[in-house]
Amino acid sequence: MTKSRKKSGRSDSQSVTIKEVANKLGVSPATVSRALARPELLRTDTRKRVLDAVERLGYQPNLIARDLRLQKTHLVFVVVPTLSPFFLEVFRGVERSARENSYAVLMGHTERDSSREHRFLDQAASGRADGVILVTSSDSAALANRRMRMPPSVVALAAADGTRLPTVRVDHRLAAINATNHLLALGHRRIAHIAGPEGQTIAAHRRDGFNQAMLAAGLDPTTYPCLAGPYAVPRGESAMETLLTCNPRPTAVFAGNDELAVGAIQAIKRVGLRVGKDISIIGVDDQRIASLYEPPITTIRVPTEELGYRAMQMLVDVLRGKASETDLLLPTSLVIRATTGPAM
Amino acid sequence: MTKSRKKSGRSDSQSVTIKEVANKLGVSPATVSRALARPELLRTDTRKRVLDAVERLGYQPNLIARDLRLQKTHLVFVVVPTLSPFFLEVFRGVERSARENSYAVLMGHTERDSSREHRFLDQAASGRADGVILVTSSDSAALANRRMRMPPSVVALAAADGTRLPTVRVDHRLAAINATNHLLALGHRRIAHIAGPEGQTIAAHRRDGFNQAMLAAGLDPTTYPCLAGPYAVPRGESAMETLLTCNPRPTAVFAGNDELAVGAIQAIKRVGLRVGKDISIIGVDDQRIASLYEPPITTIRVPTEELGYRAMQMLVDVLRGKASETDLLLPTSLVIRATTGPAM
DNA sequence: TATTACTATGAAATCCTTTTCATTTACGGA
DNA sequence: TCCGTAAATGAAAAGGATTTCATAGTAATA
Repeated sequence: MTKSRKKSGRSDSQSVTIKEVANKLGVSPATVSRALARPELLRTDTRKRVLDAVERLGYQPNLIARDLRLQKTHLVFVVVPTLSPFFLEVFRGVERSARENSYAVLMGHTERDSSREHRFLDQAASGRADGVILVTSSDSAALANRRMRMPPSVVALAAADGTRLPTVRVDHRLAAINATNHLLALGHRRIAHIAGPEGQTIAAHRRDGFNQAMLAAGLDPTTYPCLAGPYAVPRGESAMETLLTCNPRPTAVFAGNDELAVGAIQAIKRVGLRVGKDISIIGVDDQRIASLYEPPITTIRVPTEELGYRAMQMLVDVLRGKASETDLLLPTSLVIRATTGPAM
Repeated sequence: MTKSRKKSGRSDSQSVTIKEVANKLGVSPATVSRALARPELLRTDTRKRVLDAVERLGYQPNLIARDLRLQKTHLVFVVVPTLSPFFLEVFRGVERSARENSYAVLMGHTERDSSREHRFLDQAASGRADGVILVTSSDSAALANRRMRMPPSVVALAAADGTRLPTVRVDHRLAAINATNHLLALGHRRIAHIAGPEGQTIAAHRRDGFNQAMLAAGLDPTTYPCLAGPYAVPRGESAMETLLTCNPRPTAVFAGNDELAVGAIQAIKRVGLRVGKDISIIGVDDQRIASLYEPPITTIRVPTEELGYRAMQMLVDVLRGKASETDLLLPTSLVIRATTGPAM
């Protein structure tokens, strides 16, 4: 109410600085800083006096200035390729661990554009965050060859093969083997696979697993065309339509993820066949829709939340200088629902 | 390869500073800065010399230092209550506009914890971001009474009534009226409503709309119990079970959102009734699952992506000092699918 | 050649904190 | 009362960029 606000340029969100607080009290900025950061260093009365003023003036330290001085932000970025529930679950896990370690987390997504991924890394490397968690199945070569500085990072979920970065992931190959074995155990012999995007590491691993399991059972994995495509419902639908034209048609299908499974099921329903009876379908991921769908979809559960949680733990270790495990493998599990049944 | 790296503390991600580049070239930091920011000020040969060195040394400006000096970050936060697809769609819209205006966006979520919302606002207010977009249906009173500085903000989607903040939203009341009218137009008279969480503004508006439409049609909106609860599938299921015990039972149900609709449909299927025939169901939001579900769900589409896009536009205007429209209302639309049919 | 008018560069201030190091103050003991 | 030591505070540097203002250099004109 006095002659407070100077002249100053910017709008009315003009904030109080530590110097202003100090001047108003006749103490030095150092004292104000200490009152907030290490109060035990101050005499009780000065501490109170300062804290009161801080309260009264609504002083809040400028985080940018602090970050610059301390050379750390207590902030980490999580970079996901897509806003799909699947990746967001990882984010949720990261957040939980972050809260336990008093870090703040922010998320960015790349829409699978690797230049955008690098932009986030650059941002972090130039000081905006202490580290980053990559949930992108990024090109490991590009990562290694980055000309720019690389911020402390941990890879989650993505099967970035060549990287030296600490990684926490699941064995997608093994998951695919388990999925295929489930179908084999039910007596199926004519099994097809609808694969994820060509060139995507995870999709490749899943396909490998399928092939491996089929060969181990003495079956030819190439009996049916391997239809690779994006992880999307319509894609699953069209792939299934193709498979239905085969003669004899498959009695079971291993879909590369739950979305493809949904599409496949829709195609099957449309021609009047019974899912889980005439044709069995198994997905991977255990996305939300898998349990909600009608009928509920048998799938391989990937512990996404925990993946994120562990990744953040690792990152914290890295940031604290504690070297921790560098490649952590989490188990997947088979979730049997209604879309798989014995071969007829 | 020479005696490059000094001694210095931190790990090997130690970064080159502008001063180091300048010294190595025998020019001043100012020149290096100019080479990057305003190259036309430099003589062609010096410019080239500097740029070469920048390239060679892999120099990247420290963003924190720059932010501090320029008092802006070119970064905005998007704060969402939940990682549900619905809100993420808004985020996507924000991002699109952000890219057009060369801002970077990061997302945080609050899990409906208002203290976490304030923490994000504090972060922004103390310099970590230029502004924030609130997708939280936050308590407007708390917002107004914030003791701390408030960063430039725009409210999206949430029906924050009391705020003076620029807002872009849809008329949830009107959306509910349209939903109800659709059922009325199909000849339904015994219509029930499954509401969202008690006390939530959006949910309240939707309920109001329902009541209003019913009264306008000369019907009693309180014929069936109004079952309020969280926006979750199991909740829709249990609410529908209750409604099915009523005598006579409703011929149509307006669910407060698509998730509740999914639950309701599951309950109906379980007792062997036909959705869209024996009982009609309409949801709101047009979430992803609404079109994917079996049968596809009739719903009211909320233009989430555009909501986010417009919100970011507004924020950019605010940040540039251009005052723009302060309360923008976007239209909703009826999407007729398979869960609604004429009253029998 | 001398003077004027630019142009290209550098020195230094600035953004706001935190923290080291030095100094002052206070206190207990003799 | 005085001294030694510990505690409380302040001055100033550091963190890394940008930008204003001043200066040195260059070119053009008389």
